[in-house]
Amino acid sequence: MKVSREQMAENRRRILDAASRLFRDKGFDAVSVAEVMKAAGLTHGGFYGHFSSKDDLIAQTLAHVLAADSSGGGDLRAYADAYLSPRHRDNAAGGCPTAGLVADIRHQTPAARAAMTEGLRSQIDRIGKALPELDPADRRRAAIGCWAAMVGAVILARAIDDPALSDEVLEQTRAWIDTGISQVSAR
Amino acid sequence: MKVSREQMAENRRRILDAASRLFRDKGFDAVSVAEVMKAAGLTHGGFYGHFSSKDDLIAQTLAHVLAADSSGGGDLRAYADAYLSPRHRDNAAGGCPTAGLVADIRHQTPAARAAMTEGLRSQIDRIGKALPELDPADRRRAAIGCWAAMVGAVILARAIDDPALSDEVLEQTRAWIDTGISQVSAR
DNA sequence: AGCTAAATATGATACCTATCATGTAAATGT
DNA sequence: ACATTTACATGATAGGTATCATATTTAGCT
Repeated sequence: MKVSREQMAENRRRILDAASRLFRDKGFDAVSVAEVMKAAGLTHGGFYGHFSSKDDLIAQTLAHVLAADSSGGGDLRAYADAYLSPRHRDNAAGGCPTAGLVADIRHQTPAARAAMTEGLRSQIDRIGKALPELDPADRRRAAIGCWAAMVGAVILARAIDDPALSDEVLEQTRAWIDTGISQVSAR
Repeated sequence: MKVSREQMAENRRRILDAASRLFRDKGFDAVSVAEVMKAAGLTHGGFYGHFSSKDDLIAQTLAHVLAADSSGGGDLRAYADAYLSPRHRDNAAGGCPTAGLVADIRHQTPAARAAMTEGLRSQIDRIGKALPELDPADRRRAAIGCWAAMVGAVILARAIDDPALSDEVLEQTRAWIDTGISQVSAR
């Protein structure tokens, strides 16, 4: 059953969106091609009409989701608050693709690594732009340091099974970033 | 072929050590039971004499390697320098088990999560002890913030394919941590 | 309207891997 | 020294999944 050109484009988008959520939720390996297709409302057979392999899907999903993710634009404090919230920790499927997928990228194809590299570059820039009060060198250092701490904290908080400690990791990281930024800018 | 009791204990240690390196290097899913046994100098058949399942191996390997990893005891600056070095980034198989494995823990069994929780708790304590100049509240905040940034930076640095950006992530995170600690302690 | 090409569905195929079954030889206790 | 237990080796088994082959339906063009 052939479908219209726009229908096909929408199907492709749905596949990418479904893959994006599933990968963030369960990891690349734990998600099968058939599962992605089913979540997109299709069957597994049509998959290779859209992508040349599962690795290709992974790379394209990353490019898709990292390009779409333009968070972190405005107020860094507000962004960090949301990022380091229990709500975000508990919502991996809909949350930051970097926090959900970076660690796995190491084992993926060069195309996937390239997409993540681009994503990281623009995220650092975005966070830097949210720190206009700093001079350029401080700004870049703060952007990278904050981002590393934010991603690290969410990954740690998601890994452990003690809710109190998990909350504390988020909360203290938020405070630590806060003092770091304030003190550099007040210098 | 039965082996002596001590030989068996050593075999078990070898399995855990081999598993630890392989898991850090390639991730839990990408390493087969047979591969671990082979790396330990055995064949796959004996595996279930030591462990009840692959999940059991994962949990026990985590407990083993996180208990053994007593790094971060002395000087925090020196520790951060080594941790955030290209050498450590490029040596996942022999490097920090947290950096190599945390992100995957989310998809593992409760036993594995429990082991990681314990590991995180003691690591925070160890880093805290390396900051005696701070009062308790600052100390805990700094320990958690630093650790999140260190783990996050190594994970990010390992994910991307641009060596210059990767080096910069490590370097800037190091500097960011450094200024953070200095400024809190000089307060 | 009719033809053709293309998008998806259904149905293999082949491989990998966790786990189990059985054999074997050596260690341990008597 | 012997019997027994047991750690490990060799050799299935079974289930999952990426990928391919073929069929079907219909969009898009003439």
